Order: sequence, then structure tokens, then C-alpha cells
Amino acid sequence: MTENTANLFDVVQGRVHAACETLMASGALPAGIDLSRAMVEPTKDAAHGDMAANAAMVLAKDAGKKPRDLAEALAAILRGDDLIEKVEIAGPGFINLTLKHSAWFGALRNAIDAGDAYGCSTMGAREKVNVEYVSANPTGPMHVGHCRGAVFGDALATLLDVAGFDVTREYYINDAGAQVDVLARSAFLRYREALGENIGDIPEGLYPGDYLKPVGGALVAEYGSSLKDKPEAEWLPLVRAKAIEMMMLAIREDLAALNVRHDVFFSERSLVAKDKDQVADAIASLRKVGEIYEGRLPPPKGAPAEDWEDREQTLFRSTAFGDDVDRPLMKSDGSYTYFASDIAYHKSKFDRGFNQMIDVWGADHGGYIKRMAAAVKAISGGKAALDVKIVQLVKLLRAGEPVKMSKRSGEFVTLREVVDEVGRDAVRFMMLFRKNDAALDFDLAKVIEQSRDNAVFYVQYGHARGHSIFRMAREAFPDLPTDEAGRRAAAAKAPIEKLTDSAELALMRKIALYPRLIEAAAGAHEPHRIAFYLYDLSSEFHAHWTRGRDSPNLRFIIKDDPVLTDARLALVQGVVTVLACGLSLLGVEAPEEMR
RNA sequence: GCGCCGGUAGCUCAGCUGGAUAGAGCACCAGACUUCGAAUCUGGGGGUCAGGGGUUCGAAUCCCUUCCGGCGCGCCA
Repeated sequence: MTENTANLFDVVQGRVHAACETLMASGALPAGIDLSRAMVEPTKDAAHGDMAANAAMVLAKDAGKKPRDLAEALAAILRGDDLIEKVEIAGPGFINLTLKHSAWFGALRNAIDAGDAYGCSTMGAREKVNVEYVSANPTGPMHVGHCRGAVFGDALATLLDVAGFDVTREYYINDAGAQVDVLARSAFLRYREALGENIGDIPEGLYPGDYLKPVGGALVAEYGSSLKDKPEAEWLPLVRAKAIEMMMLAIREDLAALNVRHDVFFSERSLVAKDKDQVADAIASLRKVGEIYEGRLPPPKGAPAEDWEDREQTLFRSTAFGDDVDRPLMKSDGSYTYFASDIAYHKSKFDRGFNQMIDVWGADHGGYIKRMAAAVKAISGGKAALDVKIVQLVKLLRAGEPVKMSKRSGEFVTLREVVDEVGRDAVRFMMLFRKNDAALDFDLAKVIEQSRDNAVFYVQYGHARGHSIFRMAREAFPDLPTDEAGRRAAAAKAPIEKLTDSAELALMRKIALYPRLIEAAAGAHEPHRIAFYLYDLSSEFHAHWTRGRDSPNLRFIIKDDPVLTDARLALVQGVVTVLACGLSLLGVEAPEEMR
């Protein structure tokens, strides 16, 4: 087994497992015992050392031994390890490990050597993952509600990429349902308006926003007045296509403003292209494995359903895969339900080689998860898995007061307005500075505040402060390198073994945690963990900086000691590297100066 | 009625897939600028992890149950 040397926790865990195997060889442990639950974790309390191993407690039952006795046997082996300074047994059987300083120096060197690539992992083994996010209907500009899913999906995709997965970022364009016909009719009104007609108020049920006026103008430019007297059946496909095209263009611009990328824009309409009906194919393949039947559904309970009509229909047996009720695939007019299209779409993902799919949805779609996960299991024969990440609502505030929005009148706050007002970095970071399934208050006044209370600023300032130290150091020592590559080369040669202050070592421990964090966050599909880590790292860095006020010997720059200064600049280089890596992963700028 | 997601300090939230004495920020109180950026930092008080059962060496975390809030519940997407 090769050690992943980038992750110190893996290395030490490997040593603990090796110790277990030594005990197996000597008969002190049963051979072939399962070690997968024996983990090495960072300690919360420094009094417990650097890392804690739970092996003795986890294996005690299978071994038929008392945890503390087993711990003692393991400790005896681990005490000879070249990375380990001290082994103590505590509590119910924890093996507390204190590492030698050289272990932390090695971790710091790793970070400096890796640079931009620090934290990159091979855990994904290049497995293909499809992440679908945003997928906003092409019926208007993006509003703030779309923001969170967009940023979350984008950051999650980057996180998985960094963790070694082969990631495809995808957007599903809902361009086939009834709502794009409504869009077309709304755009047609604007077309008549552009031709000089007085259209009066926009009728109920059509999209009232001004954003369709340019579509009207474009239609005039392209078709003149030729559409005006045609029957709807003739103009609708033309108007619809133009409107969708222009809406998608606007949406892509909005996404670009937020720094959100996609590799694939997948059209729902393309599923039912003239020569090939992929929805029918998907249903047929489910029918082949016996998961489709004609039957009746009980009426929905509780919810008002005056127009409920009991009838026999085509159903997918989603209850066989954990859903609460079987789901219809055809509407009463003979067209496919949205669910049927979605099955075909996810089958397309599977057919394109994705066994891991992640969909990012808004909270209002939560009730849809079970049936979609059921469908993915069914169409893949159990080979593919779908993880649906729900992002909760964002409440937009200004200095604590809710920002009024009225969708009915077409006056909603657009994504673009928010980005223009507070900047993309603030929007992105704050959307990620919360667990995805918890509701989020987004205060337009707070995110531009320059204080610790504003996490974006606080983290970026940490990065800028590091670079400020580099600038000041160059004034004291003009020979120091001026660029990133030079600093990395110098840091790699620096005598970092001179760094023995406890706060300096604490920073190295924090830096050493980053690769482990990436793997944990990627495994859990939780990019917010990166944001919180960066906040913590910044906090430790700011705190250590301030120690230099009371204790000048702890400053990074020691004017009469260029060698010690080199060592400390290497530590700053390590901190700056991790902050830059983490911010880049979240899609947020890492400024070198913020004055 | 059923399902999903939440309930952690006065407020806003973390809690690393079951670890040791539950942590930050804000607010409140008391401090630190001739200084590598005070746009920062140090210290203090503040908790029945909604309530109650259970699982085990060990539970905020897993299971059951009650209460409260949000969302959803053929032919919208």
C-alpha cells in the first residue's frame, strides 16, 4: 500500500493500521480483522496531542480484549515510529499521538511545494461525476433565488474536480413544456408592440416583465410584420425558438457575471427530436424490466383536488425503489409528464457514462427526490446513484430589513442587480458560508462591510495581509524575490526548523489539515466546509500576527536575523498558499492588496 | 393526513458522517495602536444541543416518539 503523503492524517493512520497488522502477525489480534473503522482524527483539545486513534476501542470487541490493554499494545509499537514524539492512552482507550516537529515541517513543505495544487487528491480516481445545477427555466432573467444553487453547484463541481473526480458541469434547459409556450405568447405581444400596436396591459397568465421587449424588437428585425397575421400554430415555434435563444443568452451572461461555468447545456426539447423519441425509449426500457404498468392511483390526501379524475394511466413502479407512491408518466392529453422527460434525461446521463449524478435543486422540489432517485436506480439497473442536494431559500435583507419583491408585477430582484451592487466575491462566499440545507439570510449592507463580521472580507484580508508582509520584508531585505515562483523557491530552501513557537506550529497543523478537509468535503458533497475552514485559518493567522505587537521577537520580519526571517516568510507562504487554493476553489478572488 | 428539511448561547450559525470538558461571530463588559495593515487582536460572562425514550465503551450526531417552523403531496417545471 502506498501512502498518500500529501495527507499527514492518512500517513499516520497507515502507521496505526500497520501496528494492528503487527499484532495480527503475533496473534495478539485475530487475523483479517476489519480495520476500516479504525481512524486517526485531529484532536479538539491540544492537551490530547495532535491526533487521536480510536483503534483500540473499535477493535476491542472483535479482539476480545479490553480497550486499554489493546491500546497499550498498539502504543508500544507506535512509540518507535519516526513521525511520533509521544504516545499516551487516555479516556476509554484513545491513543493520543503527539507528532514530532519534523512532521509539521514536512506538511508545511508539502503546501509550499504544491502551490496551486495543494489539497488536490486522487480519491476520486477520475471517476465520472455529473453535476447538474441552475437549470433555471428560460422564461426570464435569473433572480436572486437562483444564485445559491448556481454558486453551490459550481463550487461543488470544482471541489470534486480538486478531489480527483472527472466532473461534467451541466445545465438542463426546460425548453419543452407549457411554460415556454407562455413565453412565446408573451414575446408575441411584445412583437406586436414593437410593430407599433398598443397592447395595453399584459393579460393575466403571461409574463409581464420588460425584459421581453428586446425579443419583440429582434422578431421585427428578423421577420418584419410577416408573423402578425399568421395563425398561432405557425408563429409560435418561430417566436418560441427566438425567445428561448435570447433568454438563454441573457442567462449565460448572468452566470458569467457570477463566475459560474457549465460544460454542457442540455435541451429538454432535444429528447424528443423528430427522428428519435428518447422519452419513449426510456419508458420502453423500463417496461422491458417490468417497472411500468397501467393502473389507477389513489387521490392525493389533504391537498385540495377538485379536478381529480380517477382514470387508468401509465405508471412507473417507483415504490419498488423506495418512493411513497407510483408515478404517472403520461398526462391526460397524451403528452409526457415532466417526470417522464426527466427519466429520459437522467437515462441520457447514465448512457453517457455517469454512474454518479448530483442534482442541485431548490427547496420547493424536495418532494421530487425519492421518485427521481428511484428512476435513476431503475434505468441503470442499480449501477448509478443520484444525490440530490437541496439549497434552501435565501432571504434578501438590507441592514436587517427584508427587501420587498413582487413576482406578480414582474418586479423581482435580479441576480445581476445583486452582483452589481455587492460584487461577485461577496455573493459567492456568503452563499457558501452556510450549510446548503439551512436557510440563509443575505444582507446587502453587511457583505460590503469591512470587518470581522463579514467573512468574505476577513478571509481576503488574511491573504492580503500575508502579501503585505512580503512587501514589507522586501523593504528590509531588498534581495528577497518579488514574484510567486521566487518566493516558493526561497521558501522551499528556508530553514523552517527554526519555527518552534507554539502558535507557529499551530498554523502548520492547520495547514496540514487542508488535504484531509478537501477529501471529507468532497465525500460529503459539502463545499461550505471549505469556507468555514478558511475563516478559521484566517483567524489564527490574524491572531498570530497580532502577537508580534506585544512580542517583537515573534514578528515575521526580524531585521537583524535574515535567516529566521526566511523561515517565517516560508510559513506565511504556506498560509497564503492555502488561502489562495481555498478561495480559488470557491471561485473567489484572493487579492494581494485591499487598501 | 403523509413525506422531506430544519430546531445548538439573547441574535446569526459551525460542529470534520459516533469521540473526550459542545465551539465561532455579533451583541454586552473589560483591555491592546510610536510597531510586519487597529480593516486587527486579548480576556470575561452566557447552554436542559426543542422534550422524552432507546441503541453502546461513548450520542448534538444513529433509531422510535411528541412538540414547533419551512417546503411538497396526478395532468406546473
